[in-house]
Amino acid sequence: MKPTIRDVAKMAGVSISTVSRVMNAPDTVVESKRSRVIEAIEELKYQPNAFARGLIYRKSFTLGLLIPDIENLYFAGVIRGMQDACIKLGYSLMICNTDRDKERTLSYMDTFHEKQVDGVVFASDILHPEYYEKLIGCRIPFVLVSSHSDEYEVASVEVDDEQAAYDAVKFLIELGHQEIGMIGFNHDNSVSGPPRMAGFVRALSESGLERNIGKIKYANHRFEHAYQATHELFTEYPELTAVFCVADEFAMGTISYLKDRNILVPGQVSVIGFDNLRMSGMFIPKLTTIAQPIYQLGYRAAEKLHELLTTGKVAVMKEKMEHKLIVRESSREK
Amino acid sequence: MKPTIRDVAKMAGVSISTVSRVMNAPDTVVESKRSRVIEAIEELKYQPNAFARGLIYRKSFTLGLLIPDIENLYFAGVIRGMQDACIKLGYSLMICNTDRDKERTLSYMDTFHEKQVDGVVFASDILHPEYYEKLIGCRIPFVLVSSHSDEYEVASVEVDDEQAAYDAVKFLIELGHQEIGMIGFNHDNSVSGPPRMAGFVRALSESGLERNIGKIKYANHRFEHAYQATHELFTEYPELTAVFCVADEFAMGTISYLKDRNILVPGQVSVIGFDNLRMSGMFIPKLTTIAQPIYQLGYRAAEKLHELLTTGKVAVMKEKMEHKLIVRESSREK
DNA sequence: CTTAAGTTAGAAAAGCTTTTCAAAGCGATT
DNA sequence: AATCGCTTTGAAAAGCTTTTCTAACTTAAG
Repeated sequence: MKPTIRDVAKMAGVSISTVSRVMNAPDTVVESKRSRVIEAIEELKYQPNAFARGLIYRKSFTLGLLIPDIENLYFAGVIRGMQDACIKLGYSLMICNTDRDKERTLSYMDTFHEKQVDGVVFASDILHPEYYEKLIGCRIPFVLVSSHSDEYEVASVEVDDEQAAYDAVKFLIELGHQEIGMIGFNHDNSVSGPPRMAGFVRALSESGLERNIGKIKYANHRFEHAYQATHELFTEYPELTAVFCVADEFAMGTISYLKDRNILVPGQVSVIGFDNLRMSGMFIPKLTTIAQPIYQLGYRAAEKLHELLTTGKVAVMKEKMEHKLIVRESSREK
Repeated sequence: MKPTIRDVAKMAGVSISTVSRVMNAPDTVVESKRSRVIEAIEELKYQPNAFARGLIYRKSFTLGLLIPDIENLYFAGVIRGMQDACIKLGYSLMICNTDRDKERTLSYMDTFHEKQVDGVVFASDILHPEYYEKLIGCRIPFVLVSSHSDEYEVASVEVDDEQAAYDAVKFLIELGHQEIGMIGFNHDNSVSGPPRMAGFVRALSESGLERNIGKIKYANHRFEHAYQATHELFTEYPELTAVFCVADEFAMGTISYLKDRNILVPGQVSVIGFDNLRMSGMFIPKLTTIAQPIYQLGYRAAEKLHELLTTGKVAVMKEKMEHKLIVRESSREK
C-alpha cells in the first residue's frame, strides 16, 4: 500500500497536522521536528494523495484538450505548446482524440467532468450547440484554439484565416498566375473552411479573376483525400497553373498526385500550402506556405484558459495571432 | 458549485445511500424511487466526484504515457492505438512529452504518482536505473513499448529490431547494391540503435560486404540531423549506392539532402526507411521501408498494462510483433 | 513570581462517495 | 395472529488531506 500521511506522522513521531504543515507551511514548525518529518517523507517516498487534496481544494490542476486528429502534425505542435504552458502554470494535461466524432467528443466531456478537470481547450473543431450546452451544463470553463464561435461568447485564439488565405492567393497572382484552383476543407466539418475560401474569393475578385471562383474541390483533412480531390480538380480544370491548398497536408497530397501524373511542381504548377508544419521544409519540393504560429497557439490557449480560471474572465475574447508567408520551392513565377 | 450526491438525494427525497445505489446497483432499489432519482440526476447533470471515488477505490482509472517526442509521427500512431485501447478498457489517458529530458521525465513520474495513475506506459526510451527506481519506489506498475530492458524484469512490446534491420539491408543487397551506408540512432540515447546496427552488420557480414560496416553516421531522431548526417556520410563515402535509414523520418531527411545535391533517388541511390509512417506513402519518392505495426504496438501496450494491473502479472514478458518489408519507390535494382 | 503575548502542536471537522450493518417493512406460512 | 425471511432503506464509517480551533508551552515583561 502507498504510504499515507499517517505513516509519515508515525515514523516521525508527530501528528498528521504537523506533517501537513511541513509540506504546506514549513516555517510554522520547529526545525527539529521538521527535519524528522522530511526524513520520514523521503524514506517512505511519501506523495500526498491527489484525491484527498482534490476533495479539499475542489481543483484537479489538470486541463483537458480535445483535438480532432492526433496523427495530424498540426495538432502535435499545438499539444507541444500547450504542454509547455501547462508545465509553467502547474497543470497536468489530459489529451483526447475525438476523430471529429460527436459521440466520442461528448463522452470525453463527461470524462472531463467526472475527473473534474479545471478547464478544457477545444481545438479546431466546430463548437456545435450540443458541445456548448454540455460544457456549460457541466460548468467547465473552456477556450477555443484554431476555432471561434459566432453564436456564443467564447474565448478563442486563432489566426486570421480569411486574410491569410487572401495573402496566399494574392502571392500566386503576383507571381503571374491567372488560372488558380483551390483544395479546401469541407464547410460542414471545419471552422476554417469558409473563411479560407472567402480569402480565396476576395483575392481573385480584386484582380478580376472571378472566373476561377468555382475551381474548388474539397477534401477531408487528410492528404489521401487531397490527392483524390486534386485528381478531380485537374480533370475538370486542366488549365490550372497554380493551386492554393488550405493545409500543408493537402499541399503534400496535391503535389504527390501531380508527381504521379508527371506534372512538375513548380515547373508546370505552383502549389502553396497553409500551416508550415515541421515537415514542410523537408518535403520535395519544399513547401511555399502560410505559416501559423502553431506552438504559440497552443501555448497561448493554455495561458488564456488559465486566465479564465483564475480571474473568471479573459482580457481579449477573440484573439488573433500573426501568420506569415514563407516562400520555398513549390511555387514559381508563371 | 457542482451538485453533489446530497443535492440529488434532497431533490429526489431519498437518502444519499439510495442515490449511490441507483448508480451502482440499480436493481436493489424500487422502481418508484429509482426513477425519481434518475430524474434528479439528469435535472442537475450530476456526475459523481472522481476524487471521492478515487479515495474509496484507490484507483484513478487513468493511465500515463511517457513519450519522447509528440511531434514525431511515430508516436502519434502509438498514442492513437493506446487511446483506443483505453476507451475499450475504461481508462483515461494522460500523455506526457519528455523530450528525452531526464529531469522532465522524472518530474512527470512524480506527477503520475501524485495523480495516482494506475499504471504507465513508457515509450521508446532507455529505461535508465533512475527511472526504474523511481517507478518502483512509487509502486507504479509499468510496461515498455518500442523498448525493453536487459537489466530489469519489465514487460515490453516491440518489434524485432535486429531482424527487421537485417531484412532491410538484405533487401538492398538482393537488389544488387554493394556499397551500402547507414544513418543510425545514437547509441547512447536510443534503445533500438544498437540492435538495428547489429542487423545491418549481420546482413553485410553474411554477404561478404564487411567493408561497409564502418559506413555509418548517427543522427538525433529528427530529419534535420539526418540531413546533416547524410552530408557527412556522402562526403566521406561518395561511392555509396544505397542507404539504410533506421527511421522514415531519417529517410526523408536523407532523400531531401540527396535531392539538394542533385543525386537521384532511386536513380543513383536507393534509400530504405523504417517505421512506415502515415506520411511515408506520400513522400516523393514514396518510401520503401520496414513497416512496424505502430497502432497495434500502442494498443497492445495498453492491454498489457491492463493485464498487469488486473492480474498482477503478464503472460509473456517480452513480446515481439511482426514487421514487414514494404517496397515502394525509393529503392531500385543496382 | 505572575501574567501577557506569542509560538507550536494536536484534535477534529470538512470535502464526497461507497459500502457495511442494522433496522424497518412487508408478505407468506404455519 | 405470530414468526420467519426477504426486500428495501438509512445511518455511519472509511478513505486521506487541509485547515480551523483550542490548548499547551515558552519567553519576556512587569
